[in-house]
Amino acid sequence: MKTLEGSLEILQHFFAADGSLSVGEVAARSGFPKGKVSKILAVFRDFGYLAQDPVSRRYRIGYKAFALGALYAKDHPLAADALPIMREVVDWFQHTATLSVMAEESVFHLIAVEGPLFLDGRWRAGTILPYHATSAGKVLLSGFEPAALDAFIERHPLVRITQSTVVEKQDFVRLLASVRKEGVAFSRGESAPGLAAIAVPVFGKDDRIVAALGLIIPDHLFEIPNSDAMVAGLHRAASRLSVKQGASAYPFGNASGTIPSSATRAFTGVA
Amino acid sequence: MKTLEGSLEILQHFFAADGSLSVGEVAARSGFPKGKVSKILAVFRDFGYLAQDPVSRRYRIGYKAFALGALYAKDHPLAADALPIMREVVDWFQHTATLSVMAEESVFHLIAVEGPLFLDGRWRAGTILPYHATSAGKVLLSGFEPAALDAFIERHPLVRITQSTVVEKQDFVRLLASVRKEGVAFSRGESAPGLAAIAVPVFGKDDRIVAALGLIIPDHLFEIPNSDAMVAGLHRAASRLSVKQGASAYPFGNASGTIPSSATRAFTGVA
DNA sequence: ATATTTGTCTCTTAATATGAAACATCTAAC
DNA sequence: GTTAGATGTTTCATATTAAGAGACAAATAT
Repeated sequence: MKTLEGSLEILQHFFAADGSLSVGEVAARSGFPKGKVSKILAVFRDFGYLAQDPVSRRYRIGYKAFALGALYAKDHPLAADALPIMREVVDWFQHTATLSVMAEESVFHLIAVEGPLFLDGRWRAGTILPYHATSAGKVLLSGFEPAALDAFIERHPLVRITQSTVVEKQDFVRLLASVRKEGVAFSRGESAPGLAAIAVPVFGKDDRIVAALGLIIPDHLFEIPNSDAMVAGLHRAASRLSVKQGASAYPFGNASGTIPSSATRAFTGVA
Repeated sequence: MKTLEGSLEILQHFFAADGSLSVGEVAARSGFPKGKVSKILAVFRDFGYLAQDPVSRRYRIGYKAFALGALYAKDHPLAADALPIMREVVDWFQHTATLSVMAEESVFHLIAVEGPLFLDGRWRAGTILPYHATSAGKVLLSGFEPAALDAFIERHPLVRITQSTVVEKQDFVRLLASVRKEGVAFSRGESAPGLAAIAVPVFGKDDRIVAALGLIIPDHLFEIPNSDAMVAGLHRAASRLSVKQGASAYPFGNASGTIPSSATRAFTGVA
């Protein structure tokens, strides 16, 4: 199936490129001759998976890819249960809530329910995340056995993204142990400057971690006393979601605790 | 490029299927021999565009398709401007707001900002819509010239979806004329029973319709006097978005009118 | 335990992709 | 306005590769 394999290899290059790519650019990056690339891209275009600007002749992702990909989230076993719970979390804290999962060693947001702040869509659903520089990634890796974690890090090096990115392996392993114990992970500008995030695990059948439920917070609004309330709220929400997903119990937080909604809301600066 | 064409043809069948498909099912639907189908699906799986259940061996959409498709919405010229405006609309009316566009003769939601009601995700971004049975579809077609509209309807018959679906061509053409004149389209259970929707046009460069901005409302909450306020609000929001997109002026509604937020909110039954 | 269904692999033939270079088409410079 | 440069598409002979029927294996149902 060499033709299909080559075609999909070519398609991959649209992940790295932001925006559009020309035939020549794809040919250069992939190493395939431009005649071949031209023909392959034309087929993807004819099927709607790529769109070609009629004047610049450059290619970008097409609507069909969008429609096809949307089926993934729609059919995902977490989607139906998670949405109402996430809305509630957004209502409590007035910050964007995310549900992130791992598939084939890639961490990405499955669902994002946006709060009133930061509407630039940087954490839009479908975005693939650096596992070591996001709260969601840390949570999703915290369930790994030491040997599996070690192998994972070998396969995916801890690349530096910002100044505060954790790049030392032993630092990261130690950090994950604490995430596992506390049931919460943080990120303070480790993947994007000025952004903080909190995430807690969601458990499924066999009490394995199936997702990370989190909040995205502008860094200047992140304060420890306030974050305690958010962690409590996330634990409560994740607990409910976990039970719906077949987990036997939720080991973190206090499920019966109340959410200090008014105090927290005032803190965000949003009415 | 026959191999790639056949492979993408096979991939299309996952649109129709809800959930998963077996090799045999795809072979039956596509007419290709199962040996070929098996090999092609395996390649898509190896690249992450399909996922195969290890026990049932059935295929469903993979995470890579989701991640790739997400780039479409991210890079869309409407996305950045639309999100904050849509959030405001949701805040005004406490109903889900949608921004829908047409690409290659398919109408679909580009962005959906969910309100507190109806969280089942039926109108999730990426969902392809019946153009004749949705308010967004009507708005997007209302800009067509008579000849183009006629040809479009010939290519895409007015299939009945629910009891109230408009299936007579001349009824539909007359309806679109009114949509064009009034700058608003409605749907009352024409695509899904119990669901009403309102949509207004968004204009871009050259004052062409580039999108439909809309609200999804449970049918039992839809009342004419209340809908007038929603239409006014949508016109105001669409006006702002249109100007940002390069339209010279917005021909509908009263841009300076105020939004009767409290009255409308009370009506939805949501605090 | 056996029959039946379903997915994957095998192998030969013939169709199809390859890729260098020519041909258009568009862009920039003079 | 004309020419040079760059980019995308088409051509065409050759060799690789996909097709497809059937065998084989694995899982499910009886």
